[in-house]
Amino acid sequence: MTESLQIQLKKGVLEMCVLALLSRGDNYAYDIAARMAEAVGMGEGTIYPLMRRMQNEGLVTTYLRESSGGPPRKYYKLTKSGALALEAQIREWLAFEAAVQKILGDIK
Amino acid sequence: MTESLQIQLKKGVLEMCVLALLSRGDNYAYDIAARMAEAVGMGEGTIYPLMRRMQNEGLVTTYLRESSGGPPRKYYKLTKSGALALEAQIREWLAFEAAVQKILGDIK
DNA sequence: AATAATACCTTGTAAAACAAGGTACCTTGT
DNA sequence: ACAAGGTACCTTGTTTTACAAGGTATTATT
Repeated sequence: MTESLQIQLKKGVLEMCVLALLSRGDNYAYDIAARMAEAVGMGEGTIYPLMRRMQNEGLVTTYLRESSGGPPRKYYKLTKSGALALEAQIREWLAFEAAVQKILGDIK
Repeated sequence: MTESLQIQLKKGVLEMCVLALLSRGDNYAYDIAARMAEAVGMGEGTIYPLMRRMQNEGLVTTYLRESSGGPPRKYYKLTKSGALALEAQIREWLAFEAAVQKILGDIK
C-alpha cells in the first residue's frame, strides 16, 4: 500500500467528503456541516477548522453572499488543486476500502 | 446514522481489523503488526497500546508460547465478547462505507 | 420586544496513531 | 567466544484532530 494511509484516512475522509460535496457546486460551511452530520454524524464544530485548513492548503477559495435570512454566507469553491486532491483521495479511499475488505475477507 | 461514527471509525477500524485477524486464529502482536503494516500501513508502535486496550476491554485474552527463535510470544485469543464486538464493528463499517459511497455518488 | 433560526467562529479536552527508542532473547557466521 | 542480525516485547513524547461547549451577529417570527 502507499505509505501512511491511516493518516490519510483519519485526516482525509472528512476532507474527501467535503471536497466531493463541493465538486457538485459551491456551498457554505453551515450547510456542509448539516449534510455531513446527516451522512456520517460530524459535529458542526468540526467544519470550521477543517474549512480553514483546506483554504490554507489551497483546495478552496471563498466568497461572501447575502442570505435571504440570517447573516451572510461564506461560500467555498473548489480550486483546480482541490479537484485534483479529490481524485487522489478517492483513489486512496478505494484502496483502503479494498484493503479492509480483504482483511475482513469471508467474515463479511 | 447511528451516533458518533467517526469516533468509531478512528478508534475502530484498526481494532476491527485486528479482531478480524484474530477470528481466524490466535496470533501475537508482532505478527499482527506485520500483517497490518502490509495491509494498511500501520506502524509497530501502534499495536501494543491497542492490544492492551483490547485486553482491558475484555475483547481478548492472552497466553505465552515459546518461539522457535527469539523471545516467547504473547498470543492473543478472541473472547466471546470480542467476537460480538467484531460483528458490531463490521456492521458499523459497512454503514460508514455506504454513507461515504453515497456522498461520493456519481463521482466514483 | 423577545424568541428562534440561521450562520459564523473559538477554546479546551481527549483520544490515539506514530516515530523513535529501549530491552531481551535466540541463531548464524566468523 | 563474539558480533551481528532477526525476533519480539514494550514505553515515551509529539502531533493531530474531532468534538463539545460556548460565543457573536443577523434576520424573521411571534
